[in-house]
Amino acid sequence: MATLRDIAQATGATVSTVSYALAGKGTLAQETRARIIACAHELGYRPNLIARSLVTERTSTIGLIVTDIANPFYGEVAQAVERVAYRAGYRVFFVNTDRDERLGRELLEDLTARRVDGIIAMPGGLSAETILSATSLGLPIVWCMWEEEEHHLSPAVGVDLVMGGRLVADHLMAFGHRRVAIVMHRTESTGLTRGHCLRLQGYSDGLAHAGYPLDASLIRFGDSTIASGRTAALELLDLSSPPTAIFATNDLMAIGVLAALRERGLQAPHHMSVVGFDDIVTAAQLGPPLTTVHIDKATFMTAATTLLLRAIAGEAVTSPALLPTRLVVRESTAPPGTPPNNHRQGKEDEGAL
Amino acid sequence: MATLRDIAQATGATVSTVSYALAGKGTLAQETRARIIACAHELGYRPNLIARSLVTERTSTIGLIVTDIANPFYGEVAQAVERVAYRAGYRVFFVNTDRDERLGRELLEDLTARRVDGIIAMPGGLSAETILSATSLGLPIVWCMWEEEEHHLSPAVGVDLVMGGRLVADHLMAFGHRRVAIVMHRTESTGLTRGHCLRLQGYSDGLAHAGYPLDASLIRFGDSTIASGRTAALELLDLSSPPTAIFATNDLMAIGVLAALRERGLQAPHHMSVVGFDDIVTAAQLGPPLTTVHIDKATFMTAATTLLLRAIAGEAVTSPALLPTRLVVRESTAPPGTPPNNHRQGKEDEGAL
DNA sequence: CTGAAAGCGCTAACAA
DNA sequence: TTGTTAGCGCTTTCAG
Repeated sequence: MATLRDIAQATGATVSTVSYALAGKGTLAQETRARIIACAHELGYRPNLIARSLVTERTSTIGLIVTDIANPFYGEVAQAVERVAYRAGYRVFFVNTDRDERLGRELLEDLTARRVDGIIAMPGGLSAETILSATSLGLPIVWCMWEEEEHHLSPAVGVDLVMGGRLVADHLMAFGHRRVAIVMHRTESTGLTRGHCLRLQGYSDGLAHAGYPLDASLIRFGDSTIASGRTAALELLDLSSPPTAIFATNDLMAIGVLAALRERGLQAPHHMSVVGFDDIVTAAQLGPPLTTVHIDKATFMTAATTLLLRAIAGEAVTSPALLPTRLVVRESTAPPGTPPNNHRQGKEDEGAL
Repeated sequence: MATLRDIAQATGATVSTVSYALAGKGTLAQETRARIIACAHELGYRPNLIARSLVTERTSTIGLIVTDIANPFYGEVAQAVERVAYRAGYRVFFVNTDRDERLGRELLEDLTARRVDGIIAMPGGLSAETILSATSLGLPIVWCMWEEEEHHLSPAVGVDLVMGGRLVADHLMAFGHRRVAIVMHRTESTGLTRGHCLRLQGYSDGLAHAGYPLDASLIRFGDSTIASGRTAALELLDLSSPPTAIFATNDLMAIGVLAALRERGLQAPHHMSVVGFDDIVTAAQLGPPLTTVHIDKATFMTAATTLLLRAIAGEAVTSPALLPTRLVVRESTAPPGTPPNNHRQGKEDEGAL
């Protein structure tokens, strides 16, 4: 690959002149610049960003830490981040922790060694302490959806998960459900996640407001996968007195719940109402289309990325207000005892991608 | 951040000694090595991979070029690539072309400038010529799912898409469908994609084998999104004599078809059978669960990544045989005129994630 | 067993 | 307007 020196030799100029010419900096004669640029083209010159980074101490890369890139939720997240980053000339390293603390730590240290300019950290795999200790002091980090109390982690950008949970409770209560089960996230390694606790809290608040208690015996756990949602639902269906509705704290688990119903020959919302959380792309297309809490991933991650880029640029940034959520009512919920096959038109959201 | 020199000064050794000690190379006294490593720990030393790359001329990064990371298909793809790459100490740059040739080219040149060690190129956004011209000569590239004639692009790893199309035809014909519409991929910028043509070809072969012609008037086009599948299906439903089945050449468009049916108050497979292609995670969870051609993305991308890594290591690699596909029959297909609500148990594949 | 020295390709003062 | 020079942090020959 041609280097600056090659061009310098070919044009009879010096390396620094070539550098200036190609960077569009400095004060060069039109003619010289043109000649050099032409030569660079001819030689198929491609700057070596590695070398540049070594001297500028900037890599124009950021890291995005997620738990599971195969989850469509993170696919949407990744897309938004990538778009914004790209426009600013940044590339992004997607780091998949697979919810494995050790692996995640290793990957993070590697990112540090690769000198990323900043990080967007989403919770799930790694504790904040781990992230902080694995990265270098002063590295800009935007905490995305951590929803920590206090302003411990900053800058943080979050969505109002409590509000989301609350909306679910209001909806279900309005339909007259009194026996509602919860399938929430919990793993052996990480335990309960704050984000999911907040969803539950909002839900619980809603119940309390309507004058009903939260029935702890109807809470089950999963690891945010379809499989785990299914298992949990199967367990709930085997109860002597099963619930009339299930609220899963993410869409993937809600999908699992629907799968479990189908296996048992049951239908939502006739035999059981089902609510999810996240509103992933396919939620509107399920059988039946899923009632779920919508998180505007694009808006959200765009904000996060913009914030990070500003922090990298040296601006003093502060955490913006929580983004609101909204309930998208589709066909997986109805009052208990609603007859089957009351086919409503699924206009809402269809084909939106 | 501490550098080798800092450690050298602190331990009274020289930079090269420290380098050897930390790299575990060379012939150092146990004692010296231990002392240096201890000091490195204490100072929180993190190697600067940028500097290392500059001298070794290897970055331990690969690029993965896809068209749409928000498509669950590519989410699965990304996950598999990331896993294999990680184990080998490689990180991956995900490059989203958004099917935009100019953007893609730019991103690719950037990857080249960043000196990735190799590239996995998936088709859709960029032509092979563009990719070749935007990267440096001799950069290892694995062509994934390009399905080019001849062994023009090598090494290539592909799936037997013709076989997939053939399976769809056999299935639909066996059910007695004679009027089947196709929704296939085509965009203004890229036109027809070879991969999708092969699917159609296999399908057409199957028809021919059964003694039926392909009805070109029933072919519609989309851009592989849910929205486009929906639009195409709506158009087909408006025909004076609509088809009894629709074969969409990817799952996202098939989802759009299902959405269109639901909007019109119709049901699959009662009013219309629907078949997809890809078998994305959520396909099994749709309403109804989608009959589709399964591509084993994990196996496939694992093979591709392994191949790339070997090419990077300097091995002479050749293209492996096409990976087989298989038809996963779920509930979106049935013989024409099948009465509604013949509820079959959706055991297959549920909860597999 | 350890040190000295060169250099990867580039940027950015400073000099001419 | 251009050239000279000094590195960025690291690896790796080659001496000692």
